[in-house]
Amino acid sequence: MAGIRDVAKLAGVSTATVTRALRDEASVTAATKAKVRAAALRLDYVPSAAARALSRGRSNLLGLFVPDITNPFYAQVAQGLEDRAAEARYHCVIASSHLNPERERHLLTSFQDGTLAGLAATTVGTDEGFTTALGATRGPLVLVDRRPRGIKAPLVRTDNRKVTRGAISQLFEMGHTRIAMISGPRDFDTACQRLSGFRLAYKAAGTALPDELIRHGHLGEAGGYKAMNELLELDPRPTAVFCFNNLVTVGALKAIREARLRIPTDISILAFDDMNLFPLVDPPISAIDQPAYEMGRAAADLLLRQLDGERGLGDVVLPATMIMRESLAPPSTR
Amino acid sequence: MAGIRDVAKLAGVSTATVTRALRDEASVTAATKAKVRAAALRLDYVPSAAARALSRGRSNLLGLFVPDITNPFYAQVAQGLEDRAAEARYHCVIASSHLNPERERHLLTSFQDGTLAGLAATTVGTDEGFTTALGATRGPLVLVDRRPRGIKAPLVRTDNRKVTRGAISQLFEMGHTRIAMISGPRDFDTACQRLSGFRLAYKAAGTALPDELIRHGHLGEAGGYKAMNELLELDPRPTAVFCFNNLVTVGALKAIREARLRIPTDISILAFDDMNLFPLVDPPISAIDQPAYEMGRAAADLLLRQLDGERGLGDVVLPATMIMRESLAPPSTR
DNA sequence: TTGTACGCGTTATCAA
DNA sequence: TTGATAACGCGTACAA
Repeated sequence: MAGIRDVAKLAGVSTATVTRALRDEASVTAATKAKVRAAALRLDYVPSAAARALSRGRSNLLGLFVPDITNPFYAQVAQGLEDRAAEARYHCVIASSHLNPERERHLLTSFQDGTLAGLAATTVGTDEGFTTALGATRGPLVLVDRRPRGIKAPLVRTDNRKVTRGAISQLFEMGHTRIAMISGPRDFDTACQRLSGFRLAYKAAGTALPDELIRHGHLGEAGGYKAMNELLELDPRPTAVFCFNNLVTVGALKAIREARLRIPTDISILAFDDMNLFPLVDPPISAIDQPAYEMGRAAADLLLRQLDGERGLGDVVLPATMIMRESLAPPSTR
Repeated sequence: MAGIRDVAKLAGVSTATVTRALRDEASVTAATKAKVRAAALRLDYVPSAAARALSRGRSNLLGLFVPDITNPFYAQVAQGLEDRAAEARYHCVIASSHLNPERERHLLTSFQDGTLAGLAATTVGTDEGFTTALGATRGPLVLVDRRPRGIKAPLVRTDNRKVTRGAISQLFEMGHTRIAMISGPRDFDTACQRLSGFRLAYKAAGTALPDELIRHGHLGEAGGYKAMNELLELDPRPTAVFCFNNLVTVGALKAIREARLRIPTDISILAFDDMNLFPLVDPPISAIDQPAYEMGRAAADLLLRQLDGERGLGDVVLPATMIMRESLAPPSTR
């Protein structure tokens, strides 16, 4: 493995000049650059990432913490982050915690060693030890989707409350009066916001909202499945259900199928987060679509700008949109 | 930021002892270790990743190259890789090329700088410049899913040919005689193997296979959509279609829906790679399921073993399984 | 068991 | 415009 000294020797210049030439700095003669480049090419020279990181005090790696890279929403965020990062010659380290707060904190502390120049995170942990660790991050931090209590950093999100309120209002307009929600953990601000929008729609419709129609704390397919089964026990059954996120929806759909109920005849379904197969499900599932890819790009952008020295960056709020499909219909009049 | 010198000073030992104590080496007194740990804790000291990588000549980062992290198959591979890597205190850098060979090669060369200790790759590029770049990788290399021509490295795969042959034979047993295949690029060995299994089943059934029933070179949703539309033009129409992978299947399904045909009444569908929503599609889609997560783990394992000095590792072949759902039925007799 | 001192390969500073 | 050289912070022979 050729080093910078070898190149310098072969090109007949100093190591400092090699660095400058290869970075195409203006202070180097075209002739010198040519010599250096030729030498580097001949020796297959590539500057060492470790040495550069050590010397500059910063790596060219951006971290992305997600609860589950297997969830298409986060995969799209990852792709967006990566694309934007690549434009600035940064690469991405992705850490997926399987919704496991323990694992998440462990991962977080293992990155306090300067491996990452910056971190974009969607976290599930909420205990204090965790937020401390998150706050102790070296380098800039950006939050994606939700902000854990007490963490101060720019957040990329959608307007959960507003879009939810609008969507649920549409259900009321269709004639539904008993709309349930499978919500996430109470300490997720996204869950709070979506729930808040949900309540606002109820209020606007002048309808009382019985507690039993809100199921808190559900996450993932398993959570959606369980919560939907509980809802189906209710008497009278809700005529429509709003699911906190995509995987929760999948679980809920499986429960409905097992109960041999028909959508939307027996029950209407609205998902938060779209999936590429939702149009093909029986029946096609209506969803509130978040611009996941763009959220990832925005997060990377925020990180890069901080790395460039910008301060005081604010939150980025992107629009979510309602996609109407056949899983929503007026309640059957029995 | 506290450095090793600060810790050494505070603990009243040398920097060498700090290193040894924090790595819990046997040659250090318990008392000394305690002192050092206390000092490190008090100063919030964390050894620098860059310095360690430089000094040891190797980072603790494993790379994963995939065509598209948004594809759940690769996301699961990534999760498996990451989980196994974490057990050995390695982290993962994920690079997704959007099926763009240009981008892929660019990414590859940008990692020749020792950022990665090892690389696991599923690639789409096939030109020579690319394979050269892949071969020039620093550190161990492992291939996932498919092997590009001329690359010598352990491969983690499933037995594409055998499982495909078995699955297609089942279709013949159901009574199908006109089974089409939407295949991938001819220079993907996975495409070749699945195609080979497909042909074997035809042979075993004693049925001639007209060229028109095989559509080469399709990838992604767009590819599946296009190919399916071509197949639907055929007269007579195939009574069953085997799709090269999950996303191709999604595209194909959308084409069928647009054509207002019914599955399996008008046409049967078999996918390669399962998806979590396939059971909920109208109708539930039969699929050949690859153990993506396990493939990722196996790849990481192969990488780690090479990093430990093991040589001459062979390919890993994992079992794929047929999942029968309602998209497969005997052809309607008209 | 612990300390000293050098090397790892760049980048940045300062002088020429 | 270019060169000499001092960091950067850790790992590790080698010495004690």
